[in-house]
Amino acid sequence: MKIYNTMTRKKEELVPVHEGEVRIYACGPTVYDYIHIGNARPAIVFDTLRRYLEFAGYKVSFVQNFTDVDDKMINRANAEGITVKELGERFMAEYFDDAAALGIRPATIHPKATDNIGAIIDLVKALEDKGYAYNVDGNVYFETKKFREYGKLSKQPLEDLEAGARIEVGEEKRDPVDFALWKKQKPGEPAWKSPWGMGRPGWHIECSAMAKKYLGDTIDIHAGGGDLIFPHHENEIAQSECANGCAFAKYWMHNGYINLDGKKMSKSLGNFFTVRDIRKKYDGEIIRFFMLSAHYRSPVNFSDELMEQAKSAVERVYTCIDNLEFLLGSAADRAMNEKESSLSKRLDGYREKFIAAMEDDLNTADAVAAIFDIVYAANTELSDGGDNSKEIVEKALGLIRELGGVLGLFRKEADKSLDAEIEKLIERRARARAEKNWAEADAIRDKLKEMNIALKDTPTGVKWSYIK
RNA sequence: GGCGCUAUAGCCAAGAGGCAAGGCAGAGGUCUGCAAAACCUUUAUUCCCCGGUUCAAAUCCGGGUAGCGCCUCCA
Repeated sequence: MKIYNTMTRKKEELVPVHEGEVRIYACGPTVYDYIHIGNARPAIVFDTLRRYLEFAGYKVSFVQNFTDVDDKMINRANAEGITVKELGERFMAEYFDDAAALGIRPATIHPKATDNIGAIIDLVKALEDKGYAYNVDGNVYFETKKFREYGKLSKQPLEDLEAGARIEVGEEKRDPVDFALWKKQKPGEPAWKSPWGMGRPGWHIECSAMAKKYLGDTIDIHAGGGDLIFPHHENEIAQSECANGCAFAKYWMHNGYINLDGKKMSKSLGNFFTVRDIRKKYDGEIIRFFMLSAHYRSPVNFSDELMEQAKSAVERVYTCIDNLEFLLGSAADRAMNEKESSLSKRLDGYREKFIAAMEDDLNTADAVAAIFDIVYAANTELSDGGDNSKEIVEKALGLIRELGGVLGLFRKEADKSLDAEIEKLIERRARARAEKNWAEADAIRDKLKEMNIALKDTPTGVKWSYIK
C-alpha cells in the first residue's frame, strides 16, 4: 500500500517496522465537549485505514488517546462546577456514543493522559537527564534549539518560527520556541506528584509517552488532523527522538479540514456542527459516507445539501442490497450460466478496482465508485423477473457487503420483522389487486406508507421494506 | 514575511501524458393497472487563465488569477 507521508511530502510504499504488523498512533480528542464533524473526519478516515490494513492481512495495533487534562478541560469543569475527572468521563462516554454511530470501532487501546502520568514523568525525566529540558521553579520546558532537526515535519525553519513567536508577559522560558513538558500546579488545578513538585503534563508530552508505552520507540504510522502538524506533531518528534534516540514514526498521515462556506470549521471560530446535532437529522452512516466520498487529504465543505446527496447515494446501495436479498428468495439453485460467469468476472474486476484505489493512499472516493459499479452491474444484470442463480446473486451481495465493510459502510441488516396487522394489510391488498380493485389496493398502499412501509410489486410477488 | 494546499458539469467528486470514473439533482422515455425500484437517452468537444514541451496535456514546465490553511489552542 502507498501512503502519502507528510514528512517527505511523497507517496511511499508502506513497509512496517515489524513484518505483518502495523502500529498506528492517532491523536484523539480532548474530552471537554461533544466532538464536531471536523473531529469526526480523522476518526472516520483512520478507522477506515485500520479496516483496510486488516483486510489486507495485517495485524493492526491502533492506539488513540484521550486528552483528559489541559486548560480547556479545567476551564470547562470549573464553569460546570464539576471535577476535571467527571468532565472527562462524561465526554469520553459521549465520544464512544458518537463514534459507534459513525461506524468507528473502538481502538485497540484508548489510553488517557491521566492514567499515564508515570510514563509521562519518566519521559520528561529522560529529557532532563539528557540535557534537552530545563526546570524553572516547577515548570519544565523543552529546549527546542537543542534538537537540530526541529521543524522537519512542518518544514518550518527554526529562525522563522522564532521571529513569529510571541512571548507572554511573565514568560520564564529561555527561548520563545521552547514549550512546556510539565506545568506547575496553579491553585485549584488537578496535579500529580513529580520530581519537580506538584503539577500536570504539557499537551505534547502525553502523546510521546503513550505512543512509546503502548507501541514502542518507533511506530509505523502517526495520524491526525492537518492542524496538528505544527506545533503538536513537531513537538512530539522533538521529545520522542531526543529521548529515544531513534525515529519516532515512519509515516505521518494528516487529513484535510472540514469547511463551512469555504472556511475551516473550528471551535474557536464557533462555525461548527457537532456530530450529535447532525445525527438528529442524518444517520451516522450518512456522515461517514460523506467523509469517505472525498479523498482524506482534500478539504471538504459541509452543508445540508451535501448531506442530502450523501443520503440519496447511501439509499441507492441499500435499495440494491434489499432487492438482491429479495431476489435470493426466487433464485435458482444451479451453477452459473455463461452470462452469469461473465458478470462474475466483471464483478471481480470491480473488486480489484476497489483494492487498487485503497492501495493508492486510501483513495476512498474511487473505492466508493467501485461499489457503485457493482450496484450498477447488479441492477442491470439481475432483474426481478429474470432467471438468476443463487450463486451469482450471492456473489454480488457478498461483494457489496465485503467491500462496504472495509469502508465501515453498508453493513446494516434490514429489519425483516413484520407485525401481524401489517401482514394482513399486505395480503388484503394482494387480494384486491387480483380482483382488479385498484381503489382499495391503492388505499391500502397509502395506509401502509403512513405506517412507514413501502411496497414494490414484482413478477415474483410483493416486496416490502421499511422506509428510512 | 515563511511553509503549504486547492481550482474538473447545476451540485459533490475521481483521474496525474493517450478517447473526461462514480454519486446527487434536472429533462425525456421504458417497465407498471397506477406506483415504487430499476433501466435507457440526455447534461464538460473539455478540466480557472495565458504561454511552452510533446505525435499527444485536465495531467508535465513557466507565468498569472482566485480561494483556503498552518506559522497561537484547534481534527
